[in-house]
Amino acid sequence: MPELPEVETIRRGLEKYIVKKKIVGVDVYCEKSFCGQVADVVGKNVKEIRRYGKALIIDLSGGISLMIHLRMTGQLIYDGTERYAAGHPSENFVDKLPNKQTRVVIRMSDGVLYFNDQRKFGFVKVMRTAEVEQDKFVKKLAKEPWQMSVEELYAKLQRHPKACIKAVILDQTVICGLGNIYADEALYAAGIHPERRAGSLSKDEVRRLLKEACDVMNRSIESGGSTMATYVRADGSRGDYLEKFAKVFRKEGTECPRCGAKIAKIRVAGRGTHICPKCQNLSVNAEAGAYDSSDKETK
DNA sequence: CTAGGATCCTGTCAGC
DNA sequence: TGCTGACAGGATCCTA
Repeated sequence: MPELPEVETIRRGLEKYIVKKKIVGVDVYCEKSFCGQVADVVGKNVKEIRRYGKALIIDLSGGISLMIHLRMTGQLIYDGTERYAAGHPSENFVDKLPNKQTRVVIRMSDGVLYFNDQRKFGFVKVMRTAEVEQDKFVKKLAKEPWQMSVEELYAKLQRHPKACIKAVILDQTVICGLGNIYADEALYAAGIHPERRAGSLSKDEVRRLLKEACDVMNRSIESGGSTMATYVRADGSRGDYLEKFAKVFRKEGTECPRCGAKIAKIRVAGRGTHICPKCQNLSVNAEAGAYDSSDKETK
């Protein structure tokens, strides 16, 4: 999906357009994508847009909220006097809307918010504002990297001693916000192989990983997420995180900027995974916590 | 409890 | 051209 930086980008962007606006109608194109009663949101005003991890919460008047999760392929596109689009990257942000992937249409007083989602894993859910924090998904979410201490993350990793570190940091109940792109980028930046067992990381490696997770996502938010996040122009320009900042994600075959080795693509935790085989060493895996001379600190 | 794989769904692309 | 399998920026459910 859209990972934390993309969702935060959407939150900031939408805030400018729909806060204080009224919902005048909702059209559900796909039942699976919309949970709740349309009648509960029509006529309500948008008060605030919040974010819990990768979930977006649109608070409405009358104690009602919309929870929106984009999962793998969700997009939110606001079409008013100008168009703002973010989420799963696609070439058709500038298409005519609704399109084939449009699942829910929220008509506002001066524009239309489209929820598009190719694979239908995402959803728009109507709930009582008071119940948002009790939601199962929200309740289980861990802290975001910026709020988490090295000690806390280290302790959490010890609870998954045998699992691959990449699988563990993708778990939103361990640390929240990372997805497939930023997990690869953070592990690369920290010089840690994604198949290292989580329990084998030293305190210092955990410190590096946490720092790089923050840095990588900060840079992405600053550049508007990795997908288009600015106003849609005729040229269909998009956010430029992948082009500007990604060192390994979808860079297989290119040279590692640090050591020149060829970036490789492997499979870890069922996900495509990108590494520099030289900078990210696996040999320390033999025994959890065991010293290994090949695991030289990068700094 | 953890770890790993299957699963939800649609579309695209490589390889025959 | 048409078919097939693999894969995809996520999270949950099932099994061992």
